[in-house]
Amino acid sequence: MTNGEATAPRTLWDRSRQLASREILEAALRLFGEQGYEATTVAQIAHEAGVSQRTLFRYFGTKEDLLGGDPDRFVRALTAAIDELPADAGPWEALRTGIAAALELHESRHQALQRFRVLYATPSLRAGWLEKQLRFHERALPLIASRLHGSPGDADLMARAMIATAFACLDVAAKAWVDRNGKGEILDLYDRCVSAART
Amino acid sequence: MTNGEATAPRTLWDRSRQLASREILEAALRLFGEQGYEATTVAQIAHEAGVSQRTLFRYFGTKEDLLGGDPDRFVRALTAAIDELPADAGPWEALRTGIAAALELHESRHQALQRFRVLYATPSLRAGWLEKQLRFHERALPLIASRLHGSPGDADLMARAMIATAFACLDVAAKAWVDRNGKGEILDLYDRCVSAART
DNA sequence: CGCAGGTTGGCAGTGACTGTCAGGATGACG
DNA sequence: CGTCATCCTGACAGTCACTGCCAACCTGCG
Repeated sequence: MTNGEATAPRTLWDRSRQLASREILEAALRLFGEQGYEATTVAQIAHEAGVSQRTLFRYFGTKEDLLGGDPDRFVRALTAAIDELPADAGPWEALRTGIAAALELHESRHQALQRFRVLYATPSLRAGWLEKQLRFHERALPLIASRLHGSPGDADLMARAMIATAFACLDVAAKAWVDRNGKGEILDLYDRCVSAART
Repeated sequence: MTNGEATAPRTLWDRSRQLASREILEAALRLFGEQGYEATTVAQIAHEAGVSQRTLFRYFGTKEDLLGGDPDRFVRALTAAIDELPADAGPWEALRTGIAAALELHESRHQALQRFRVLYATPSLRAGWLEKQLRFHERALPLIASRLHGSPGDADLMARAMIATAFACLDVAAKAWVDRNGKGEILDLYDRCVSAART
């Protein structure tokens, strides 16, 4: 819930930048919720936010980015959380900690639910989301591989398998959370998914 | 390697249909391999295959479909293989059997490698592929859930977690297979991934 | 031969996205 | 306070995937 960066905007530019960004995001989320993702055109969002289409694309490179936000923030939170763990923490514990940290980035429970709802209601969006997760996989790879103690030749493959499994479970858990209208905790569902996968 | 349907084309229409489909596919795969997926335009493929762009889209609904082929065939092979299993086969064995059957659908080892290479070289394609896998998940759900014996309230969540894990492992395995230039068997890599995930 | 039904190609249009460029607002400096 | 470099913005044209529509066409069948 608490997002880490409270960067005080010094210049007027930064301030209006932030303002525009926020207004675009709000308009987008509202329209997506009202009429669905596909039925909402970028032109419409830009008009509602009071900016030109070109400017919208300067802030958010693609229409998908209007939902996902900045992926780098997630990567940073995830890797930072894992880095702080003691060296003897196992790979599964590390993954769980990183995912928990990434989930904390949502501004509010309500906004998280709103986002996930649109996400799981639109197949193409979900695909884009999965693609973004692949970048997390790459970044997490060295952090997880170093916590394995088996044969070093298989370390890369094993680490990849574990990471992929963890994020697959996260996906299932988030979807289940949406299906239950945000009742309960995603992390609890995640734990149950992982334990089921490792049975 | 052996694809099940040897439907003898009765009418001339069916025959030319099949021919056109094959030529389009060949041109697409060749161009994708030569210049990459994104750099290849649909207009170029249509021109090389000697059909209009409009016709190409009638055969393959989207540019992505030129690589993935008909997803229903995979679903059918997967579910059929699982259905033939005895009732006391566990969920993991069922998933492995289904995935093995789906992998058998590739015409040749070489074409499979060619396809996977393009797939893993293009992020957006990989995303679409993952999205198609989600349809497999849905179809496989009842077949797997029925093989669980734990608390029935959690059966849905557990089954989803297992399915998602299996396909995540398949993805990792296929990528590893491409990275090794098609050396070895995907299924072996898959087994190693699953055993790593369940450690 | 002629007809019904499926097939094809062209054409215009939509929507996401990009390059470019002139013009306006802003900040730094004298 | 004036000047100039810097950044930001909107507008326009263009590309590419994809769709609806329609006229022309071919095939199979009576």
